[in-house]
Amino acid sequence: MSKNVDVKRAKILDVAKRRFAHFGMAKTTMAEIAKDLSFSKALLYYYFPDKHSLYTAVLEHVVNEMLNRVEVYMRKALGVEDILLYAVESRMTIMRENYNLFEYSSSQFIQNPGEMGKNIGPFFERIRDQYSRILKKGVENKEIEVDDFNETAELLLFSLMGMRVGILSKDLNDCLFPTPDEFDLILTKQQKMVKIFLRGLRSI
Amino acid sequence: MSKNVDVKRAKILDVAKRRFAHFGMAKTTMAEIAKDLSFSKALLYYYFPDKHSLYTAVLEHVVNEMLNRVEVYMRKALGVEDILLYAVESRMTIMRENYNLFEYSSSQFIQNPGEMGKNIGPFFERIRDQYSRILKKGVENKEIEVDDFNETAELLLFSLMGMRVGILSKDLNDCLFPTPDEFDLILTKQQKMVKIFLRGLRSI
DNA sequence: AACTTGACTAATTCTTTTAAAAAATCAAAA
DNA sequence: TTTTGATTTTTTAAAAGAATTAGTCAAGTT
Repeated sequence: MSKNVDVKRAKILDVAKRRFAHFGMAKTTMAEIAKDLSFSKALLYYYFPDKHSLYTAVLEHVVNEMLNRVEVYMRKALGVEDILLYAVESRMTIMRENYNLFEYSSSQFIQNPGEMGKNIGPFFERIRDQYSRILKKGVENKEIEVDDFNETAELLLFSLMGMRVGILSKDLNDCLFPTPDEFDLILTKQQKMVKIFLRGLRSI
Repeated sequence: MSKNVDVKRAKILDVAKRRFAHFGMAKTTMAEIAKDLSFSKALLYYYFPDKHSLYTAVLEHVVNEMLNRVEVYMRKALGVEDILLYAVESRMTIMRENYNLFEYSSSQFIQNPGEMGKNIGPFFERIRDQYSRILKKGVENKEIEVDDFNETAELLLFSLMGMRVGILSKDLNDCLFPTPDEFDLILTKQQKMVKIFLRGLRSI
């Protein structure tokens, strides 16, 4: 039954997510995940070909959650600024909750940005595309003017990432959390950034 | 004669700068610098207490050049956008020429942003202050409106740094240059960013 | 006294080796 | 088809040793 397989995969994802979010990719072993589920390690490899696939699947799950929340909010058809501020905040909330999950992929990104790690590239694009659609909505509402949506969305995304200069940091081996204060600081900066950026795009 | 000391120090700085800019801090030895100047390594330590001081002195020299160019340009009293675009471009030029010099300090920064490495912190602040003064000038010209200069300058600086996400990168041990294309790409993004940011601050 | 050096020590980095841990496989059972 | 224990292969970690480099110092030169 393909149905049972999916259920089991979901259970595995759930358990793996907790471990990854808490201890990070590096400090989570397949044996531990298997133990949490109280079955053998070998079975994990029946459902996922390797550790990396499992990690990617978890990451995708979380990214989907991030995107979906914003997608839902977008349907309420508010102003661009509202949507973007919501996006920034909810994104930060999820990052806060799953910091060590992302820590791994961003360290991947840092070590090899050229090919985007080939793993996180797609996620990056999906997020950029969402920003792109948000901007498009703003244009339809006549709130802003944009010539190249993708380019502008990327610019926005990069500028927001710039706000956390000095945070991705840390010794990449330790899975230390940034303090809550740091998260708040970044969020505040990002909110201000969004406002300035949008004013910079507004019509007239 | 304190005069002679200064001349010698300048010569050392000049030679050291070339090595640091070319091979980076890590792959430049004090012995090599001494050899370039054809005198003994011990003498280097007569003029500079340690390698790090020498590096910092070189860095300061280059940062001064960066700041001065913009300072001069600023006196011509053009619009804020002109000044900022000039700042971004000349900064990029200098970074291009001295990439491996900065590579070290930015890796320092990444590994320990909390205390700003204590070395590069002051430089960072000086650059931010310059942005701050540029913004102030824009306000005086009634081109833009800014409530908190330092905060806004920092926001601008961070957003510009965000444009080079995926570049500071590389394996921090290798002293690989980013390709010229990458530099151009970043510069282009930064220029667009400056324009949007400034529009976001303009009056009315 | 200010400047310079060769020879020395101390600290750091690099390599190699070895052991431990964890990823991944597989034949066989339920 | 799903599950496992046992086995193999890869990665990581630690230790030891060699080599390089930072930094010191007493003594010599100008």
